Amino acid sequence: MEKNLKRMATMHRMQTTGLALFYKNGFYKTSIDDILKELDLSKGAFYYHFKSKEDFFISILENLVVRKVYSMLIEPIEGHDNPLDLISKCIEDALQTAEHNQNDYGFLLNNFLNEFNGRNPEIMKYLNDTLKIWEVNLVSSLKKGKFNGYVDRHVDCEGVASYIISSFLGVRTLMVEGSATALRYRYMQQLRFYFRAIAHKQVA
Amino acid sequence: MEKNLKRMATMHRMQTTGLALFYKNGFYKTSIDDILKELDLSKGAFYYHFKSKEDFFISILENLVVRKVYSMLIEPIEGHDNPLDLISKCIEDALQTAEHNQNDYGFLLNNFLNEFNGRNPEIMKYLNDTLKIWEVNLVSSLKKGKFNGYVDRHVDCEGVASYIISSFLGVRTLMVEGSATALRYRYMQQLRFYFRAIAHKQVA
DNA sequence: TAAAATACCGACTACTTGGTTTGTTGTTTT
DNA sequence: AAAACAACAAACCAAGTAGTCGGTATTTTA
Repeated sequence: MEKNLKRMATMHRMQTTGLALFYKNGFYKTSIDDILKELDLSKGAFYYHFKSKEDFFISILENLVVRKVYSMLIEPIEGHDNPLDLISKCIEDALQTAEHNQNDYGFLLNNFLNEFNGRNPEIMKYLNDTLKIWEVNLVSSLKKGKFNGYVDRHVDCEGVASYIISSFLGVRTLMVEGSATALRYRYMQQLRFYFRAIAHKQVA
Repeated sequence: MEKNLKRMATMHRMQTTGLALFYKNGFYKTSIDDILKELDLSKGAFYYHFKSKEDFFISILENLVVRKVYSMLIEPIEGHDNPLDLISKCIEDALQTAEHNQNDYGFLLNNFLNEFNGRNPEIMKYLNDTLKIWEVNLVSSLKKGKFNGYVDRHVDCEGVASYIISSFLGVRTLMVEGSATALRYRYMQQLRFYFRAIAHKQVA
């Protein structure tokens, strides 16, 4: 088993710097040599561990991206509190992280979703699956919120989930340009406003 | 002046098929030869009219994309009616067009915004300017709506505009994958719900 | 300790791409 | 009629790029 440790360590090194460069420059604009130069490794090492550039990228999705999405977007909304509060808090955290840390995984999804759209069905499948996981968890969280009296009975949970995801992906696209902080502030204000509208109406 | 006609015709031919291919396969994954093959033209013709691939793309942005954004997203919301109705109608039309016509320009913006982000400042400037034009028009439309009693006095027009743009860009990213029609339906429902919340409150 | 598997090196191939250059043809201009 | 020019054609170049392959050092195993 010890021999596998070295293998895993090298593969992991390749994956993390690979992801960083793919995120920064795009998949097609990042050559394998670029990654290897950063790691002081050779072509031989790369093709010993991965069978192709595409295979390499999929392994990154499976190992790094999916897990990050879980820890940043899914786990924080689990619990029995008001889901609308949990979700808005979670999204605000994600946006705030994105502001300070360029190598942010929420936007990564958005980035790659656009890059591979209609060009690489295999990779698109993984990206869509990851999005779907987020969506499913949002929906179930909202439904639980309905049951617990936090969310109005009449709202369409699937619709709300899609709307949340849409606006999040969109605002992440916008945030990279300029005034990320101001944008986040305005975005969160509108999101919370929207959430108040779908919250359970208290009889005055 | 007649000789200029031929020049313009050829350039326009190059630009339209260039845009179609850039949209379909991405800027970096589309070679100039790809475009020329489709047009039965040669490298010489291309570099006679344009000084580089980047210059070519910018000319496409200036001539085709910006105008399309105007006609699809800006002109439809001009007028003295309820801006919330105009905007939701306009966005629904844009999404519906996108469903049937793959080569849609609303998403194009989103697509390119992602592809050039942090990689090509010159092109990013043009894309951001185009977005800004849309935003400015949305804001002024909303403010007029406030003045005319369609929009609640307390809403932050800049915030609403950003939120609209965000959700639109996001939903266009999502729509390319699968069930575009269902997604559009759910999205429009939530957008209209959100709009009702920011509309002028009638005293019952 | 010899054999065998693991992990890696780096030169090489086959191919693509943006861009250059030189040449050709038809049309204006002088 | 000659020079000039617009609008292309096509061969060419240098710089990449994904992937291959024979070889090698280092562990593991028998």
